[in-house]
Amino acid sequence: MEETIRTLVADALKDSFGLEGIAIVVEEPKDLAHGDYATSVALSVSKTLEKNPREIANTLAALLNEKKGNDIAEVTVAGPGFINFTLAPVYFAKTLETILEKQNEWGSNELHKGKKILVEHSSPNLFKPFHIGHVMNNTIGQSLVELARASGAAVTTTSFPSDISLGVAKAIFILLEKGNAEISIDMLGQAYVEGTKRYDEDETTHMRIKEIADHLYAQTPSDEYEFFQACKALNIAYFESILSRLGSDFDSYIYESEAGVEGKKIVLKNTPGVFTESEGAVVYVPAEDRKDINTAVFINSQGNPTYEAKDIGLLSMKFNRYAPDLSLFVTDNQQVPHFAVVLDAAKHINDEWASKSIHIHHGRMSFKGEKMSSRLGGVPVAQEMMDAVGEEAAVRAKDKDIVQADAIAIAAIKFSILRAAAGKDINFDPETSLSFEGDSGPYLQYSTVRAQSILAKGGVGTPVLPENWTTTTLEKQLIHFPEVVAHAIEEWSPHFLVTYLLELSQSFNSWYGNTKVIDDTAESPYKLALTAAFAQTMKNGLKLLALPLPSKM
RNA sequence: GCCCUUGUAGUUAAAUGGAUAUAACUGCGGACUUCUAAGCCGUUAUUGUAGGUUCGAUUCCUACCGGGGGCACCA
Repeated sequence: MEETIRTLVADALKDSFGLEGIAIVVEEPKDLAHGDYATSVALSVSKTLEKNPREIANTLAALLNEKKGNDIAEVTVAGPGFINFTLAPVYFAKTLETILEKQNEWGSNELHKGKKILVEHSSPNLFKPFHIGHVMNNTIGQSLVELARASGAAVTTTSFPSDISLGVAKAIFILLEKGNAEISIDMLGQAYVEGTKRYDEDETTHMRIKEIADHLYAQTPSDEYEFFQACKALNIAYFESILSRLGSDFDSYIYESEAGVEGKKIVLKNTPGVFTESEGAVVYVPAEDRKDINTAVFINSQGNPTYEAKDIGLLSMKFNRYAPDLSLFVTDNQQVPHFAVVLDAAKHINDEWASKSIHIHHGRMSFKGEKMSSRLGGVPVAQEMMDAVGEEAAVRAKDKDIVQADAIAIAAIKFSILRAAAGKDINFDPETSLSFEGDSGPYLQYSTVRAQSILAKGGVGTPVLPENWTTTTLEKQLIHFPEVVAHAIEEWSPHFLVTYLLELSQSFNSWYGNTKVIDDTAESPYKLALTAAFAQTMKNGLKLLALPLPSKM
């Protein structure tokens, strides 16, 4: 419809003023009372035409009213010269039919059809707990994965676990010393802390830990390397259990240990050239005019690849393995300067590494509320937070179903992350941010479940427009779903979808509160179809946000 | 010091350069007793400050003020 209107306006501009090639902005008015679509084109061309915008709008509207067709009820002029389009009831009925036909395909598009998109997110630090920041990253990442899929692309997901460091060697040292037959995640965490302390205590321990680190880096067959592999497997299993609870998974992993080797090779190959030697290290010095990026060390003076070189290796591995047309990666915005340098260096090695990569960064989650932090002992570990929120959800749940309660808890957490525009810090106050009421994940779920419960009772109805039907706000909003999805994909911003689904739910709940859907009137089938279209749209929208949907609440 | 980023109701957030700045939470008040009350209805703004660009600025530009982050061998 947006396109149809654009074409109509373009033709009208040509016919009445002889204007061609004008960028025509067609948008959804903020206030639906103004119509279903609006264009401000009369305002923007008023200068070129040297005419009053209102006059131009009137001329265009007169012409548009002649050519509007059956789907548009009327074209009017308002304010300083906006041209508003009000759609005909029959158009909404047709849209309901489309929704019910397309089902899960409703809303998806072909923006990236035929392309390969690689998404990297959630990259954990193995041997360290998966904390709330990782949940944030995973939530945004998983939604981007769903959005990429809805754009018609072939999507591959990967994660970049940090599996090796001196810290890991410290933990391995402690665990080997204790000689436990069974190891657990908790023990790994404790060993990490204990090893850090012991490392600085005496020289023998110090040397031994360094030796372990060397063996791990070089993959030397040894007790410690074997043990390290076992610990790594345990960590991955832990990571994957959390992922599955969050409703996410990966096609592959690229480990930091692999990327380091690859990155070092590439950096050395491009030194001198892209990189330069300085004080025994290999560094990248950005061009003079790039004041926004700093010089960075890629290989340190001991000859080991730094984080920067590892990311060069990662880029190389991503593009060699998957040849993506678009490579998205998600990190927190603390790393923005780091990736600015890495990508700037990368474009001199292989231009597409930089041109096809999109860095999506999110803010950090800070804790404000007393309740949750004290409950978690000040450590925002993901699993414990999910458990705590899950308990709260279970208290409210009617049938105390654990699985359903967890779905509600996960939605509450994810919603609080996705509702904000990515890139901004989230002041995470469990008392307010993490809500089960009002603008919240559970609100979206509840609205959907409620609609589905009506459908279970009354069937999906038929989208045949009844006599004298007054178009509702709900119908007016439903038709915009595909545009919102497209917008979210273009901007890689799930929050547009969150805002839309909230408004849609509000309309539904408001309508529901004042209407009886299942009744004896001739309108009942249409009202059921409207309910079904709402439920379908919500279901598709929640899928795009990777929010779970319980069967009842 | 340099660079990046951010500033909207008491609070948490929204708003491709467009019309009366949108919601929720909190507080107060209300309706129904009919398909799920995690619901519905009613009740709050000098968009940090000062300029500029524009027919039109929360949005773009400049300066200042306040948060957050980065700036050579951590990730």
